[in-house]
Amino acid sequence: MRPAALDWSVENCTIGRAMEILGERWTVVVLREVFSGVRRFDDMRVRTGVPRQVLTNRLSMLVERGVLRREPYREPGSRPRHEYRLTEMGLDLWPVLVALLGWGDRHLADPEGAPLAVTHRDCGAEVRVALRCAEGHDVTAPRDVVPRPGPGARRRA
Amino acid sequence: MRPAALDWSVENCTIGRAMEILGERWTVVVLREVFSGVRRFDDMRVRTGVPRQVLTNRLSMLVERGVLRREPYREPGSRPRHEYRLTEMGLDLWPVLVALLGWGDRHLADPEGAPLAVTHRDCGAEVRVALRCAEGHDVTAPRDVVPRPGPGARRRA
DNA sequence: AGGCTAGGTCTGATTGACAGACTCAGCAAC
DNA sequence: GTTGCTGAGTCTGTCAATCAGACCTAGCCT
Repeated sequence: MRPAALDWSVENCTIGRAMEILGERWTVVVLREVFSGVRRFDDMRVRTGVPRQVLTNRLSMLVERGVLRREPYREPGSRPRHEYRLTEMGLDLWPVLVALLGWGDRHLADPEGAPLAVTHRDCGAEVRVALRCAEGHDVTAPRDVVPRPGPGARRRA
Repeated sequence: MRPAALDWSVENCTIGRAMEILGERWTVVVLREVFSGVRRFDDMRVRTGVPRQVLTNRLSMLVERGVLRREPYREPGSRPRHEYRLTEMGLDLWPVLVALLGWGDRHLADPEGAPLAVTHRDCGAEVRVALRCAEGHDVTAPRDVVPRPGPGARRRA
């Protein structure tokens, strides 16, 4: 059976575009740091082990693409520096990170369990991603979802 | 203010581990194809434009890591071949893909809209990721979530 | 003046991406 | 039974990215 997807172009696929930004080896790890509140070059470098040059590149790329912004700050007794903070576009990546965390926790954690839990501020219970349709129904299995061409779909050349 | 994250090691971070698998340039794009029902080497190659060698590498890496499996099949009038299918571990990546799709649709789509919509089989409404805690509360803002060390957390050396 | 520190550059070796040609197994038509 | 086709690769050479390690620089402090 020939998959229907073959008739459609992937040139403007938004997953592909997202991966042009996020698909390089360290980008998501850097974002994990920023979401954890680590905003400074050297803290990131020490924690992640990313080579300086690569970290420089990733950070400027993320700034250029609008995911992070450089914010000046000044610690008393030090010269002005800048730190990296999430833009709105960057904050919107939160579900992606939580989804990755959930997958990693399920399949890649050490026997003693996950090193990090994200919990709801109000009740303390663990937070996970869920799939839900616009009508409010929960979607559990991938089989309950049908892909279909959206408004921007293009037939293949 | 010093971020609390600095006290904890990232060596067993499951996001980091997930990105060891998913963090190479084409891996997620390949998975998008498989989730779209494209399972054969050449179809993937033509659609994605990934160089053959890279596609070979990514596919075998994904098989080795347990995300995909190779399945033999035979079209009438052809010799036996094999195709790539998602394992259970691979199927569990579905929320990650949907989260990426949602982010890409919001921030990277062309003006005419997203090329792909995922809809609920039962009601046809669009499917999105949502964050929810174990008590069933919806979580909307990243600020409503507090990270805390999990059972596998390790202090930093 | 000299030292410290955060946030970088510079350099050279190794690895990875990529394009294009070549291979190989099995089926099919001649 | 040779020729050709097709899917799924390998081989080769080029060019870009990653990495480790040394070096640099602006402002503060002594």
